[in-house]
Amino acid sequence: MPSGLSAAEMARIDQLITTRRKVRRKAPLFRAGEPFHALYAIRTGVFKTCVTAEDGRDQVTGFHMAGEIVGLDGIVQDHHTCDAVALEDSEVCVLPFDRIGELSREVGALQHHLHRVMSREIVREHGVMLLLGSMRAEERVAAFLLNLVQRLQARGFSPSELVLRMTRQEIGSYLGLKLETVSRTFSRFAQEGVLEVQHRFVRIADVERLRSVLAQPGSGF
Amino acid sequence: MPSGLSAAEMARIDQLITTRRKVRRKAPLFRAGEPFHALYAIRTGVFKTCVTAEDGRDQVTGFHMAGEIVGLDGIVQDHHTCDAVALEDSEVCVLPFDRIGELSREVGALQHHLHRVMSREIVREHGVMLLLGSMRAEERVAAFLLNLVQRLQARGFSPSELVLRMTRQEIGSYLGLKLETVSRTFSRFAQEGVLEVQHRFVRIADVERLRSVLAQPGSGF
DNA sequence: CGACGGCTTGACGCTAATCAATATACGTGG
DNA sequence: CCACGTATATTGATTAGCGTCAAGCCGTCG
Repeated sequence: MPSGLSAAEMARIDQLITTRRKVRRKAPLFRAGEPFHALYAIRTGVFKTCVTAEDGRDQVTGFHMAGEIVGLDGIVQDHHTCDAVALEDSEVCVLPFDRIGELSREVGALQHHLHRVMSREIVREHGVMLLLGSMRAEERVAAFLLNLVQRLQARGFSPSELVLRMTRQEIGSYLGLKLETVSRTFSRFAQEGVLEVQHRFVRIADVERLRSVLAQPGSGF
Repeated sequence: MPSGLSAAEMARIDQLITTRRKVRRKAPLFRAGEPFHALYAIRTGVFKTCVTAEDGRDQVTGFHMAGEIVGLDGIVQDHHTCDAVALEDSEVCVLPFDRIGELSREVGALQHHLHRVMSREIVREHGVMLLLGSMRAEERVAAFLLNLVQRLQARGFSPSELVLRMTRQEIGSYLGLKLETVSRTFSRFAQEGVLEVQHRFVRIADVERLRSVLAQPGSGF
């Protein structure tokens, strides 16, 4: 969270956190169309966010874990434009947005922190656009796994082992692939000795090889 | 720009605009890696923004026209993470970011306006992710053209005619397609009487048919 | 224990990428 | 201002990669 704050400032920011909210697996934190009044800081658990087109198609736009903020989409129209759904039993801090506005006027560091959070989300989405626009299936899956373990490692988990909290379908939606393609790609990596895959459990057996998949756009010749 | 402001508030916001800057066609407004110190409000002209991966691949992340803000990517790391390049001779207002911070603490409406601008960009990118993740080539091109004319119409231009300021290559990069596919899709639409295309000039001959392309995920059977 | 959701694997088809040749517009310098 | 050279665009032939459809397996949860 924000750094460089005095004790007094910290005390004020604590006022922000009015409520915590538990969200059970598969339950929505919010849904597109609902009125927006708060951002949510994830304390524990994992969420997916997804947008839905008029014709019903939907797209997972991100997977979010402890320490990350969701709900930023709601600011512009005063109502949410995507769904946030818990992938496991989770807990969030509710941060009423009008309070954030007031407080960030008094505490400059909070203001700047919020700006950075929003900017980070924009930059993250640029990365996803690069992935969706120019990578092949193997590269997408490799990038996805490397990104996940990196974030897990930053939270004190293993840099080489992880348990997927999402289905192949959801991974596929996020990566612009069908679930069969995700499954096949996992299998191929496993066969090549890059990964060990057992359902939701994944061990990265050869990080270098996995990284090298990203370096070679034209596939592995 | 922001509404609901007193004259005094307006006067303060005018202080924001210290400089204008002209950018010639093909010249960068900023480049990835450069230090960030300002946002840019486009006065005239068109820009593309694009990110580049380590391996050199790049991806156009957006096309931006008068009234839109670019540079939001730079906030999080204090340096830009993408390039903004003028597609025609253009002019921007330079909005020094530290001033924005100070002023938005005094003028609540400005603060909220900035939040909305950033949130709008996040939501826009969700839409692009949906496009890249789940649409077929025809749908992507149709969505691209409809989005462009809609924005042009909001600026007082024709709802059915436009001049593309970007190459097929750039359109393709934005849409996750190769330039040949973009060209072929234009040709097919022209052959079906949906579009008239002459190089950079496009006339939408049948908006309804173009819209209906989007409604049918499974292609046009 | 049975049923259902999630996952894997195979066979096949289709879309868009690739490679290539040509045409057209644009910009630049003589 | 014209001519040349280069960027941009169109179009065709072929292919690779992913999607689709289908069948069967596994694991979980009621």
